[in-house]
Amino acid sequence: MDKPLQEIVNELKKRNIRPSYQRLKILEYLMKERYHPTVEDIYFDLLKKIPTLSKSTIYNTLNLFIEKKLIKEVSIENNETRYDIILTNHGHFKCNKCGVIIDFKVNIDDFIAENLNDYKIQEKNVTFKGICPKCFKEK
Amino acid sequence: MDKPLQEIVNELKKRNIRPSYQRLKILEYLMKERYHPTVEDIYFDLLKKIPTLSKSTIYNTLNLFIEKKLIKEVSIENNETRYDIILTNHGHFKCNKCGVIIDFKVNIDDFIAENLNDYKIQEKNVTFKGICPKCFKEK
DNA sequence: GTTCCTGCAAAAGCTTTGCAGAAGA
DNA sequence: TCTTCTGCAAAGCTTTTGCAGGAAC
Repeated sequence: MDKPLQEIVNELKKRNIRPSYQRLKILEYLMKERYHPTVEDIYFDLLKKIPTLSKSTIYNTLNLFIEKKLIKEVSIENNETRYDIILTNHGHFKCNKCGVIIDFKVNIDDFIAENLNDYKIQEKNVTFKGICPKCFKEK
Repeated sequence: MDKPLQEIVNELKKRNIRPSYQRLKILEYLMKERYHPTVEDIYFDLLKKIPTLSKSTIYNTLNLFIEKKLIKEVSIENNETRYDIILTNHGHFKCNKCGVIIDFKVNIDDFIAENLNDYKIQEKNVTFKGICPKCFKEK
């Protein structure tokens, strides 16, 4: 289910983001590769297609996308910022052994916080950690 | 409900951690001040009592505590690592305006992840973000 | 022509590491 | 005495920022 490029262009224009080649490719990457990549990941993968690409462009672009609510930072581990396009009702599972991060479906709105009555909740994050089936077998 | 120092000493000894003054004070701080402090927070607060304290001691000590499962890192925002003593069935709420982080009760085990049947789950984290009542009024 | 974007290099934070002296067993 | 711990300084990473040239409008 690859999105045609035109659709990504529109996604950017809709938010008043000039659809430069770099921005297009970065957003396309985040939409296609749903593994919550780090800046490092995005950089080395896109470098194959855009040899002049720099990391600051990626940082700038990702921060722009965050500001425009196209993507969000995923806080799973502190030393490596990961990024994800915005979806609802899913949590993240990270394997403590191989490091893979996958999405899982979860009905986040079912979650009732007992003492947050007067708090205005804007965002709910759920992260599980453990061992994935592949690593479990290998053990 | 302050823990007497002796209890903290025992907590350390139980895990084969030599109860140095610095370690005692750091653990005591984490147990008393339940606001999920950063290293910076801990450093400047304890500096009043231990003028020779260095940040590397805090980093070393916190990493030791993590290894010995006394505390854990809290991944709420990527650029600031926060620490918390290990408790069950609570989530974290962070106010996007004033930055305060509070605990809330939540029955994490009620959470059913639909497609994680073969995954061995070791840790569940729940983080909400939004506006706290105080900031909401001021707005 | 003017505005915006990219990419380099430098700067700024945060965290880890190496090591010598101090403290504790 | 021997091991472990602390604290300084340096190193290592990640992320941000300043800026000049280039691209897009």
